[in-house]
Amino acid sequence: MSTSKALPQPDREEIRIEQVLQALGEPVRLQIVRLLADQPDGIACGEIDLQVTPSTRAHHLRILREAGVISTHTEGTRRISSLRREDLDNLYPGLLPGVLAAPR
Amino acid sequence: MSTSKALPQPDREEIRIEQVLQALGEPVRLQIVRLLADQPDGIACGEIDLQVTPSTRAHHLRILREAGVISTHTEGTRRISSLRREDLDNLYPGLLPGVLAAPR
DNA sequence: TGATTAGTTCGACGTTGATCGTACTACGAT
DNA sequence: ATCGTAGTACGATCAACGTCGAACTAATCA
Repeated sequence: MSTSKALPQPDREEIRIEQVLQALGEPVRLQIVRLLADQPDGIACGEIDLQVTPSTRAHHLRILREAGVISTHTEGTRRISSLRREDLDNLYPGLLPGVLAAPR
Repeated sequence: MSTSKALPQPDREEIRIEQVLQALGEPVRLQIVRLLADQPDGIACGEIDLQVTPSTRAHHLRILREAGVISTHTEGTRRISSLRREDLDNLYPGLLPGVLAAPR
């Protein structure tokens, strides 16, 4: 049976720019966002190669999700995360392209 | 005699997106940026009405300057700060408009 | 059932960060 | 020269944050 449950996240109207910017202003989280930007259909968190432990990774993913930057839903034992590009582009047009234009 | 000395700030190539985002992700600093966005010619720091003491305000202005978000030069006893809009738009096109589009 | 896999939650630890008061510097005016 | 104004620098304090390990949950598979 393929379960697919979405994790709690703020509605578009609830997203606050301060939280978004603070979420993006951390190197590991910015790296996650850059990776997700190349994966329109999302990616399993575990497949993200970061220089941190699983628990730290979970922490950062939670921050991003609660800020409204990413969306995460469960598929079996996996958690698929994806950028909330439409919401962010709507609220802050240009922000995401600008961030992603930055040299790595 | 009208002295006018620019305070040290990173060159455009030295600006790093992580620092910019972190600088913007603090409520007081974001408020400063929003005020400066309406003042193309800059504004004296002291004229900014914030709910913090002068020393805290100086601290935030330094963070913004060192991140490359604002530029500050001395005019007499006053320090005039302004947004580095051209540099930011060049490095991260869309970022600033996106941030400023956010509802207060 | 039991084992495995994917991921989270919790508590702890060390670091960074925001805030303030006080002391200080620099310029301008009297 | 003295005083007032604008702003910075330093040190202290307290809260927030990033990190990890260990224990836990939930789904899958043998």
